[in-house]
Amino acid sequence: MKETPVPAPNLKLIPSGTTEPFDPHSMKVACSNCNLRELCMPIGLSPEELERIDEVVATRRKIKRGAILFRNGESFQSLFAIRTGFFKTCVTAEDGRDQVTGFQMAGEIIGLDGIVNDRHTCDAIALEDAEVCVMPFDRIGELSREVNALQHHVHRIMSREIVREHGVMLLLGSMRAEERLAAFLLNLVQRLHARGFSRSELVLRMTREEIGSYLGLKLETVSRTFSKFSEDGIVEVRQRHVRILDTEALKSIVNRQACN
Amino acid sequence: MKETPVPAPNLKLIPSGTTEPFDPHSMKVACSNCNLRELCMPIGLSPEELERIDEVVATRRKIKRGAILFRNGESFQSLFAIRTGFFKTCVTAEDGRDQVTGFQMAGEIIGLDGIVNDRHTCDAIALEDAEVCVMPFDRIGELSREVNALQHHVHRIMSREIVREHGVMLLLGSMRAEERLAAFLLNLVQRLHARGFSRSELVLRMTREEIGSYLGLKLETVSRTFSKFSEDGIVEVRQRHVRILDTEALKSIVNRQACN
DNA sequence: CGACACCTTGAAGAGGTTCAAGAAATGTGG
DNA sequence: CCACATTTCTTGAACCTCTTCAAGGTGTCG
Repeated sequence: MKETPVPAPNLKLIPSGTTEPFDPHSMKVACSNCNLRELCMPIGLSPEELERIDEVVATRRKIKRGAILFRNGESFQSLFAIRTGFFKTCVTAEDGRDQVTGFQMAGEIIGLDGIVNDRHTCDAIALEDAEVCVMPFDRIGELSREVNALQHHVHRIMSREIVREHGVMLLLGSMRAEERLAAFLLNLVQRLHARGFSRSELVLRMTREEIGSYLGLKLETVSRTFSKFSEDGIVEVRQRHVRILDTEALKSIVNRQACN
Repeated sequence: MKETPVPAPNLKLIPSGTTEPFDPHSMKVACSNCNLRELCMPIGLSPEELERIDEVVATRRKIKRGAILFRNGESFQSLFAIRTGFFKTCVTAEDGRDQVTGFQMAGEIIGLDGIVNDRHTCDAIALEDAEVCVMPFDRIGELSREVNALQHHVHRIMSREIVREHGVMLLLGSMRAEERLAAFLLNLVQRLHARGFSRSELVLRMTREEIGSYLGLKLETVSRTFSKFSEDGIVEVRQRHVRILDTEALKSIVNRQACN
C-alpha cells in the first residue's frame, strides 16, 4: 500500500530529488537546476533568462508538519513555491469560523492573497514536513519587467488561482456531498499523477475535518461518504490511504445530471 | 423609492457622469479624465504616467441588458473595466450545472479568468444596459513594464479577486441561508455606497434565482429568507427594491457564533 | 504502552429543497 | 394604451440530505 511514484508522461522529471541528502549551507538555491521548474516557472526560457530567473528565489525555508508558513494579518513580503510537502490554506471569519480554501502541493505557489493589501489574509499550514522557495515579491516585480515570460507567468498563476476558485464555488454552490467528495478525489489524484504518482492510489495528508471544511461538509459526512463509496466498490479506504477502483464511477458521480 | 446617489465621503467624484449626453464618435476615450479612475486605476500617478495610462483603454463598448460581454470558450484578448451598468459572471459545468461566481459594478474589472489559458472560462452577462472600457491585455502588459504603479495595480486587482473568492468560499462552505443573504446584502450596499449611493437602499439588478445561484441556495429559499428579514423588521422588500432598516441586525446575523 | 487525536457509525433532528399553485410584475403586439 | 403572454416572486406542505449528538473503535506518537 505504498504510494509509488511513477514517471508521468508530461513531465521529464519527478520529485525523486526530494529524497536526496542535503546540507542547507551548501545547497545551491537555483531554479535553473530545479526539477520542479516546469511546474513553478515559465517554460521555453532562453539561457540568459533562465539565469536571471535564478535571482527570484532568495532562500529556501523548511516548515515542520503542523507549522505555519504565514498567517492572517502578517505582513506580505514573498510568494512561496512549494518544493516538497503539502499545505492547506484557510481563512478565518471574525466569529472564528474557519474555511479551508485549498490544499497545495509541490510546484504550486502560495501567498497570492497577500499582494492586495501587503498583508496575508489567510493562514498557510504545512500538513507534512515541507520545504518552500522564498520569492520576494518586489524582486519578482523587478524581474518580470525585464523578462516578459516571467511577467506573463505571474499573470497566469494568479489567473489560474481565480479559475480554480471558480471551480470550488461551483462545487460548494451546487454539488451534493457525494459529488463533492468524488470531485475532490479526482482533483487530488490528477494533480498527484501530474507529479509522477499513481493515478489510482493516494495518501490523504489532511484529516476528515479538513476535507470537510474545504468541501463545506461536516467530518461525519465525509466519513460516511467514504464508507458509501467503499461499499459501492468505487474506492478502497483504509484511514488516509485511498485506492480508487473505479475512476469512471467517480466521474459519473460528479457529472450526474444536477437539478441545478 | 428612487435610488438616490449621494456623495460618498471617500470619493471626490460620483458616477453622475454616466448621465451626461454623449456621442460615441466624439467621445474622448481616456482614463485621465474619467471619474471612475480612482476605482479602476492606480492612484498617485505622475502626469506623464497618467498620460501613458490613457493608452490602455482602446475603445469602449456598450452592452445591452441581457447581452453577453464574453462567454466561456471565447478567446481572451482584453480585460474590461465597467463604466456603467451591472454584470454577473457565471461558470457552467459539463453537466449543465450553473454557478454565478460574482456580480460586478462600475469601476470593477472583469475578464481575469481568461489570462491563464487565453480563453475565457466563464460567461459575463449584463444585468442592465452597460458600458465597458476595453483594455487589450497585451497592451496592459507592455505598459506595466514601464509604469511600476500599473504593474503593481494589476497584481493587486488579481489578488483582490482571489481574496474576494476566499470570502465567497467561506460563505458557501460554512454559512446558513440567513447568514448568506445578510452577508450578500451588506456587501452589495457597501460597494454601492462606495460609489455614492445610499447605504440603506438598493435596487437588486438580479433575480432571486441568480442570487440563489451565487449563494448556493434555491430561489425559494432566497425569497423566504427575504420574507423572514422583512417580518423581523430588518429590511423592507418590494420586489427588487430593498431598504435596509437595521444594518446592525444584518451584521450580527453574519457574525452569529457559528458551530464551525 | 498509554494518552490523545482521528475516524466510524447510529439515531434523531433541522435546514433547505422540491413540487405545486397562485400572485405580482414585466414585456409585447395589436 | 390595453390585453395577454411570460417571467419573476411568494408561500405552503412534504420530503430529503446533511448535521448534530453520542458512543465506541482505530491509529499514532511520545
